[in-house]
Amino acid sequence: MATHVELRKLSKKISTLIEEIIPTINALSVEEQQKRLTEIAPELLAKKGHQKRIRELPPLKDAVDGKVVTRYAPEPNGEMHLGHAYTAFFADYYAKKYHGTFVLRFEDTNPKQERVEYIDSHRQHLKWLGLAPNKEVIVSNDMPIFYEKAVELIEKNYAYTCTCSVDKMRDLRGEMKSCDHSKRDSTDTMKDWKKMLTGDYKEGEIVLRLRGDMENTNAVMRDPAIFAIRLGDHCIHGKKYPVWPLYDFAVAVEDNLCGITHVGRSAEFDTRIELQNKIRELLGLIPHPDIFHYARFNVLGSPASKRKIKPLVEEGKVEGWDDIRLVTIKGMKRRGIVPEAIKQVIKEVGMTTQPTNIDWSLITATNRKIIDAASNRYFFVSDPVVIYIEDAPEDRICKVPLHPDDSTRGFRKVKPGCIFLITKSDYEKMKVNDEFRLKDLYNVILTKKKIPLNKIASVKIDEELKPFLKKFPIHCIGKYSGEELKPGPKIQWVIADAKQTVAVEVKVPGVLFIDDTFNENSLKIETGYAEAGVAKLKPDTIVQFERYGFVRVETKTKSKIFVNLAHK
RNA sequence: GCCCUGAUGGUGUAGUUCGGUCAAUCAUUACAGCCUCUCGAGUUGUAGACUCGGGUUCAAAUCCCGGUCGGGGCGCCA
Repeated sequence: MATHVELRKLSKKISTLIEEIIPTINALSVEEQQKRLTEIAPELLAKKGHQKRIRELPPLKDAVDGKVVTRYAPEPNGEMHLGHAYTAFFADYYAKKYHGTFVLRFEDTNPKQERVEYIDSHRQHLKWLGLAPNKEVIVSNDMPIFYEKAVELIEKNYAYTCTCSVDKMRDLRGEMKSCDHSKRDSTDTMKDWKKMLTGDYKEGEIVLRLRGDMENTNAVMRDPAIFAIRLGDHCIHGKKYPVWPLYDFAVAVEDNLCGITHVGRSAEFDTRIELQNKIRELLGLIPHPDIFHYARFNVLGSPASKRKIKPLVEEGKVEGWDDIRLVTIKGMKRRGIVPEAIKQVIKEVGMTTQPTNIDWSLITATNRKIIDAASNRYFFVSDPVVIYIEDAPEDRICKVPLHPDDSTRGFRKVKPGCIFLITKSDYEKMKVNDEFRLKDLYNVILTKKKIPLNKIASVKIDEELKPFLKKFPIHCIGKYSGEELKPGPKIQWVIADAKQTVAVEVKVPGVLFIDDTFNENSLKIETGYAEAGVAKLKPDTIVQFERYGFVRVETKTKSKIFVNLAHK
C-alpha cells in the first residue's frame, strides 16, 4: 500500500479479504505454504541480504559545492580531547565533502587563560588525527577590527557602558529590567569607551553592553556584556590590549570575517545563535552561517571536561593529561588507540542531539579491528612460573610467524632449552597429568607442581641462570609428550634465560569513574617477561601479546620495556 | 524559577520531514557453534528496544494532546 496509492481507498475491503483468507493459509503446513509462495511470488522467499553499509553523515543544509567553509574553533586553554576531535572531524568531513575550506581558528580572547603551547598542541593533534585545516586564524590578531566594530555600535547607540556589578545585573536580568546606564546616549558611551582603552578604569569596573531586549525570554539577549577590561598578559600580545571582546561578539564578527558558511557545535550554545545573529545584523555582517548542533559526547567513566580532569592531574590521581585512562587525544594516543578508530567512532555516533554515553567497548572494538591486521604477535608471560621439561628435544629451532594470517611478515626464531616461563594463571588452571601445548613448540604433560628446581636430582642448571631463576618461587615439572598438534590448551611461553627474554611492565587501564566516584584501582601495573624480539620494538609500535591483549610500546630502558595495554 | 532541547535493546545508531516496504537497521555487548597452533581476527546463530497515558486513522516508532524523565542555557568563561 506504500507503493500502490490507489489501493488505499479500498483498504477496508482489502483488510476484510485478508482476514478471511488467513485461517485458510494457517491451516496449511509450513512446507505447503512455502511451496505455494514459490509459485506465486518467489522473490518474497529470498532472504533479505544484510549489507554492511558505510555510514554517511547527513547532507548540510544549503551547501554549495566548492563554497562551504567550516571551522574548528578551540580556545587554546587546555589539551585536546575527544569532544574537540568530534567538532574538528565534522568540520574536516564537510569541508572535504563539498570541496570547501576548513578553518582552524584559535579563540584566544581571554588573556588569562590562553597558552601558546596549547595552540601548538591542537595543531599537532589535528595532524595526528589526519584532519587538515586549509587555513588558520588567530582571533586575537583581529583586535583592531573588533575595536572598530565596537565604535560602530557605540556610534549607532546600539551599545552602552555599564558599571553595575555582576550581581546587580544578574538580578536585573532576572527581573527583566534595564539599569540606569542604558539611558545614556552614544556621546557618554564613547567617552567611557575611550577611558576603558586608556586605562582609566580598572578591571571589573565597567563593561560595554549590547542594547538587547531585557524582556526577551532568551536570557542571553538581555543586554549582554560584549567587551570587558582584562589586564592579564596575553600569550601573544602581552599587555597591548586592555579591553577584550567577549565570546558572542568575537564569534559573531569572526565567523563573518572568515566567511564561515556552516558551523557545527555542541548544543549548549544554541541559545546564543539569536544573540550572535543580532550582533551581525546590527553591524551589517550578513549572511549568517548555518548552524548544526549535536550534543555532548561522553565516554562512560572517562570525563572529557577540563573541569573534571584538572583536579585529577593536580592531585596526582592520574599521571597527567596524557594518562592512558583519559579521553584526551594525548591519552588515547599513548594507550594505543589509532586515529582511524577515533574517527570511525565519531562518525558512527554521528550528529545526534541527545547526549551520548558511549562505552569504551565501542572504541576498543573499533580499534581492535583496525590494528589487528597490522600488529605483530609476540609471546608474553605475566606473573611467571618456571617449568622444567623432562626429555625436552635438544638443539631445535622454533620458528613462529609474526602474524598468523600473514606469513610475509616473517618469523621469529628462538632456540628453546628445557626451562621455560609460563603464566601463573595458566599454571594454576592445570592439574597434575594434564596435557597442554607450549604453543608452536610441542606437547607437555604436567608431572609435578610446586617443586623447587634444586630438589630435583636430574636437573642441571647453568650457574649463569641461577640468579635469574631465583626470582620465581613456584616451580613445576612437565614431561615432553610429542609434537602432534591436538585439541587442548595452547599456552604462551618464554625461555627462562635473561638473555632470551625481556622484562616487561604493562600499564592496564580501567574505568576512571564508577557512578561519579573516582575508581582508585583504575590503573593496574602487571609485570612479566616477553620474548627477546620485543626488546627491539621501537616506541609507539603496537603489537599483540597473544592471549593477553594489544599493547603499545611506550619506553624502554636497558633492562626493561614499558608498554600500555590498549585493550584485549 | 524561566527558557531551549531531546527520549528506539545494557550501550551507540538507522528509520520520524511526507503514517503503510518496520515482523524496526547496523554495530557494540553477552552466550554458543564453526574456523584458527592466541582467549585476537574471521564466520554462523541466539538474546535484547520504539518513555508513559490518551486521541486521530483501515493502519502510528512516525501525526495530535497531556504526563514523566534526561541534557543544556540564564557570567565581566569559551
